[in-house]
Amino acid sequence: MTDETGDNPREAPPRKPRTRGPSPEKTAQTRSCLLHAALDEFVENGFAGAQMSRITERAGIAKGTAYRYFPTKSALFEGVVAEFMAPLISGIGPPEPRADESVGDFLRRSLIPVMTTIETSRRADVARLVLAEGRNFPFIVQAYRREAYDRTIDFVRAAARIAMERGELTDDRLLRHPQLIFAPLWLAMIETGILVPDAPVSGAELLAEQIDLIFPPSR
Amino acid sequence: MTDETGDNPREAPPRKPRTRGPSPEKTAQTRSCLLHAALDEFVENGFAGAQMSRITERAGIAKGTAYRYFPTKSALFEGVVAEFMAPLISGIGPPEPRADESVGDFLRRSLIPVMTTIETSRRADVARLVLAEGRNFPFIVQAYRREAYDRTIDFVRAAARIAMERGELTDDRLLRHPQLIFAPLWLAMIETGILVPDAPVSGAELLAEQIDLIFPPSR
Amino acid sequence: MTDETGDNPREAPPRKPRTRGPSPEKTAQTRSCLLHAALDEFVENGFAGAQMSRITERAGIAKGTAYRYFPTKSALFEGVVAEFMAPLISGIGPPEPRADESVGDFLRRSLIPVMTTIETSRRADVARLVLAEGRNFPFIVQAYRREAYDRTIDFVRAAARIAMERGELTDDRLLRHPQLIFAPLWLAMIETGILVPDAPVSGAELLAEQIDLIFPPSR
Amino acid sequence: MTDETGDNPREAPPRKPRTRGPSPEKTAQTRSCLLHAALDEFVENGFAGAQMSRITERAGIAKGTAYRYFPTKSALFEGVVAEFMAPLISGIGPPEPRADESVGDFLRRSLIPVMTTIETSRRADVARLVLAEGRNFPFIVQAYRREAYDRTIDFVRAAARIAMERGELTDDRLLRHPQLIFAPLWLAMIETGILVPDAPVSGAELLAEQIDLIFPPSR
DNA sequence: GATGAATGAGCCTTCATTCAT
DNA sequence: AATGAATGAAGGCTCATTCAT
Repeated sequence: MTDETGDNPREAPPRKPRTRGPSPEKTAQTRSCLLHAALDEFVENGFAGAQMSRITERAGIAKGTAYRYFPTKSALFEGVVAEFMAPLISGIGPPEPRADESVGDFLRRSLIPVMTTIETSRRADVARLVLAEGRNFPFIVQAYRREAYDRTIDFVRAAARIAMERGELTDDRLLRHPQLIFAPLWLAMIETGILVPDAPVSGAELLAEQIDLIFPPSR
Repeated sequence: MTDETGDNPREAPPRKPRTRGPSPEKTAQTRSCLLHAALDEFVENGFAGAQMSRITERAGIAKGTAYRYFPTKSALFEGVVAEFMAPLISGIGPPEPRADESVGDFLRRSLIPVMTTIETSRRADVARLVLAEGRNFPFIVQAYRREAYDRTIDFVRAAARIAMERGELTDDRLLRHPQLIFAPLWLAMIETGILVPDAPVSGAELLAEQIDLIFPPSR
Repeated sequence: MTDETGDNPREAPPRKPRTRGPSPEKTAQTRSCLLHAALDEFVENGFAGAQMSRITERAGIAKGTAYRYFPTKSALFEGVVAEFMAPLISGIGPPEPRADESVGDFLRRSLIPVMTTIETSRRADVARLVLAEGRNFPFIVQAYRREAYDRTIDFVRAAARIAMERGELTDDRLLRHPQLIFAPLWLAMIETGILVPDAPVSGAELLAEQIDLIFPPSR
Repeated sequence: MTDETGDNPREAPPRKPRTRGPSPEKTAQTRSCLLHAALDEFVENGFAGAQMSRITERAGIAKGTAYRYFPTKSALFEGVVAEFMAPLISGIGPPEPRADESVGDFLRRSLIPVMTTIETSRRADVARLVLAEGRNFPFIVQAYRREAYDRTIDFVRAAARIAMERGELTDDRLLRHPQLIFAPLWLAMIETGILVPDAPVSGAELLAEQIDLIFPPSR
């Protein structure tokens, strides 16, 4: 598992001044710089507005170098998505609430840290890319659905089923609309990233409220 | 105020074949065609990806004609936003629940039709434009906040206050996070417009569920 | 029959300073200037070595203008070939020697003026393009074969058949190798255009000699 | 002088896998591979269209290695010409027909094998390079004139002189236009290499016909 | 007012050449 | 000596904008 991928909050790692000549580690470093720089540029300007020259400048490499790694701007975009989408929702497996905890508590325990991670890493940027470019680049939607959407929906639905079996939920609302639980996630990403960056809401907090609404905490 | 604005579901109005000579009504019609064509193009391709030539072609006018109405592509974009943003949330005033209805019922009665209108008109496209271009065009965010966001937040917060006064709400959750009630709106627009266009969720339905969560309907 | 096509010896026609706005005749003129400039550039530098910027500069138009007429450099090349190849061998129909002249005299009378025309017009340049780019651009070879090669071969073979019927030829050499009669044509074009431009041979003279060899002139 | 030069019909010699460390013979072999690969590339794509990376790939060496042998692409091109032009017309000395043979028979005996060699070796490719690149690279024309053209012209003229002295020729046609005898050579190279590769003519056969025309064989 | 040919700055991409390994 | 990652000038092409008709 490459730990190079988007977990370092916010900015791309620095980069020693370029030298010539081969070396596996330098190649990996160049590739990583390029991908981080490209993510920044794509997030800030969208695909059409991004400029290869700005990307390479951000990455501290020459224009031509980018093309050794990705043959076109589109391919670079796909590479960025592939690189940063995968770890989006890492850490969510089949829901297995402990016997001594309610399903609500289990969801709080498992989802809120994920939300926090998303908020403090680049992953939110990747998600916003899906919003901005999904219309024109089907592959980015497919990647998002595969890596994030489908998995989380399955996770929530399975948890809802357990909750109904245990009697913690008395209606099938969450089974019918599992996405309801994640609505605050998108809301927070949109508000913080676009609408009111000056007064960011906490996605984790909103998510907690939403879980409380669905699984009222025992007082 | 032209009533030509974005209420006709989906497509731009046709355009009578050109005739020579000026005429105020023809000018207004040309302007409207241009704006609708531009909205389509901006929604489909984003600002950077939109092409003036495609816009004028869609509008059925010559390239140079667009420049008689808006001096630059950016100005046209602003014009589009100004034109289609205003009526986004029209019909929402100060919340005045009737004496014989609960605040929850009042919210259901006032918000769900608005949601339905948004879903079936171009307004959802305009909202998605905010997502895609907000980063690069502050004015579009300002417009959205002014015309939609601030108004709805105020509306919900006022309603929440009434509900607390009446004892219909026992906690201040909605007062602290009024946006919670709109989370399903964004969710539905994103799912339907981008993520799962093949199996669109009903935003109105999700909104109803969310209101039910916050204001449990009396049996 | 456009007389615009390569008959004016050597250089492209001058061109009034560009103005904007439509006008059929100006469009035709621009197109012609472009084609002539492109021919010059392709002949001098080959396809790969030709530069669009040099072509448009020669033509006295802006870079983008060329792309209104031909979508790519390759398409422009094809356009050049189509434009200038057609009239290469114009004026050769079915061989019909008069009763009172020998076939040799008929060939002298019909072929030498064509040769002279080729030598003094741009047509020789077009032929050299076939040599230089035929390998990489099959269409240019096809065009040459269609417009020039096949026609002349047929012409010569038909003449040879008549000559044998009349008893003017006693062997079938020319029937088997009709191209033999044109060998001096390529030779002259190569020598004059490439090998010894400082001491150009007359292709017409060489051709006359070759015809004399095959049809010895009666003394 | 490496005997590696262009006589092996068609393809470049293979190349043993690289081993480390210097060695004069390896250097020579590398150089030869490079030159053959470069000839192929230049013949196929012309100078401007040729790519150093493709040449080194064909040669089985690294990009940088080529630059140890030739400082620039142009220098490599000159090297290719120098290497493969020299043996173009090897084997033609001063014309010395035996006393018992006619000059025509002598020419048939000396020229036809040369023609055959040219046709079956890479030399025809080199000649076509002269056609394609002569305009832009004077040195290639100079080399061709020095190594091939001037020699053959002298040879033919001297033979013509002898033939006139012997009374085998009654006019000075060949003296005035000695190149006439080689016209079929270019014709065959052009037809076979470019115009009608699917139905190649035999250059040797055409040359024989041409000599027969000038020196009618005694029956 | 409307038109669309023309403009040219700017972007993506290529490829000859370099140089640390 | 050989390697191939890196460089960056240069070329093909696009598209917002202009203006003569």
